[in-house]
Amino acid sequence: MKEDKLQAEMDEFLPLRDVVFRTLRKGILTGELKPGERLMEIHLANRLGVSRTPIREAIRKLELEGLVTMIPRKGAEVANITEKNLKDVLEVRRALEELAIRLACERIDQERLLELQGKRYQVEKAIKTKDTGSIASADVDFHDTIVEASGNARLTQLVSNLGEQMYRYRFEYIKDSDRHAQIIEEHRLMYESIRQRDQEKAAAAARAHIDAQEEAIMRKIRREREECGRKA
Amino acid sequence: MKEDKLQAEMDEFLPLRDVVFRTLRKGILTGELKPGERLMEIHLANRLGVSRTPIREAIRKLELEGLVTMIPRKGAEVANITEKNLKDVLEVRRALEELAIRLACERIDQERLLELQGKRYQVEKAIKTKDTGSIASADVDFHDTIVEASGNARLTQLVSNLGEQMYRYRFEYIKDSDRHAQIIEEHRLMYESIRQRDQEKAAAAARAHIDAQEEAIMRKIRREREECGRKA
DNA sequence: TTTTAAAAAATTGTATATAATAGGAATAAT
DNA sequence: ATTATTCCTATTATATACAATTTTTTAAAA
Repeated sequence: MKEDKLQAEMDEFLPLRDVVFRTLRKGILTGELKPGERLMEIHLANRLGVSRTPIREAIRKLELEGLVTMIPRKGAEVANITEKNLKDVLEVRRALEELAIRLACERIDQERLLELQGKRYQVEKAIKTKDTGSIASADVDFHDTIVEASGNARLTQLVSNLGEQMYRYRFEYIKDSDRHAQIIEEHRLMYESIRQRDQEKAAAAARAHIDAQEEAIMRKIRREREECGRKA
Repeated sequence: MKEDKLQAEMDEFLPLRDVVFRTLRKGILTGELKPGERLMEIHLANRLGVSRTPIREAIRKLELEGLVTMIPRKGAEVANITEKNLKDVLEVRRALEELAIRLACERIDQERLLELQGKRYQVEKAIKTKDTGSIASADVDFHDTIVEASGNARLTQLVSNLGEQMYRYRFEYIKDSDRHAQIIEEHRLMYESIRQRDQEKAAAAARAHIDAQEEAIMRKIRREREECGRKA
């Protein structure tokens, strides 16, 4: 086995189970742990230098998040991400982001509106650098701000969870720089709609944003599958 | 302590952790385990006749579901259900049920449409018996059928989870028989809209249904709070 | 060579043991 | 009487031990 990127970042004050949980989740989302791969307790315990107990507790959480699949008396394996699965997630996410932006229109206060404008500039700045990583994280920041402005904690949690399911594909709609201008325009539209408290316009903008993402991700998946097909 | 309704229903082929998980969840949702109550591992282990390990693993899942709150180095306690919290859940549920019924309009096939009609009659039959329990479960069945007709597994899972959060209040909008005619009419409207594949009409019907539920639940909560206030 | 059976190994499921820590009671000092 | 300190207890956090089950290997028979 190659060298161990799966490294537990110890946080003095976090229970081991949570450290393990985060480590494994990160591993799954980044693709370090591949779909279908078995998660064997003793191996993971040795790799991370802990006992089986925290590993098991972490797996229980991943199970509920849908990131791992339990096979009775066989153990956990990294859940397969199918195209259908991603489409389902995106379908739900579209509805929830739409809800979030509608609520934000109703509930956002002046302070947060200013914050949102700030995030918008951050995105534009990041786009100027052409660094995919910073663009992606600035974009996520912008969206998180909107969702939080909804004032609905449950919604925030769900959207963030659904977002994670697609972590691996987060670069896809950012990669080709043709789309950069489009992203800026989409953000402007969302921001302006919220500022004017125009729910319909805002919802449409949010939908368009997800549609663009979906298209990029689906293109990527089809490309991946063709590569697979060629091998097989 | 009074007698133990919290009884683990053993299923030969289910791991203990899942049995415990279901048992505890049921306990929380039915109010057997009260908000704020501490979940102490040894006690629960003794009560359910298992060791601490399955208890802990079950608690990890409840934690992620938001049904229990972890206090570091102190343990788990049953999460408090606030009015805000319920409103948040209902807000999300409204959006997701609307999405589900829209998708059902697009995707339902003849067979499932027939099934849905069957469920509708079941509800009407249950209403004739005036038994709140059977009405509630027939109603849930009807809605589940719609959600499943969306063909979106993730959506189905989320809606069912959100539904559980409000298990304790599931009778509220069924209790007063004035509303029974209204329920029948709402169901008719949903069914007909789906059959005609009229998304807008269907979505409106679904929203109305949740609105009615929300109103009933909020009335109940306010009543509960007043009782509390009187005591204090 | 293929199939079957038995044994061995690997792995999960469950229970218990040990360590660490927080909360509270008892005691001493002010 | 009040406060501070120490010790004890209850409880969680982690590790290990044991049991049950599945998978793999090996070897024998067809």
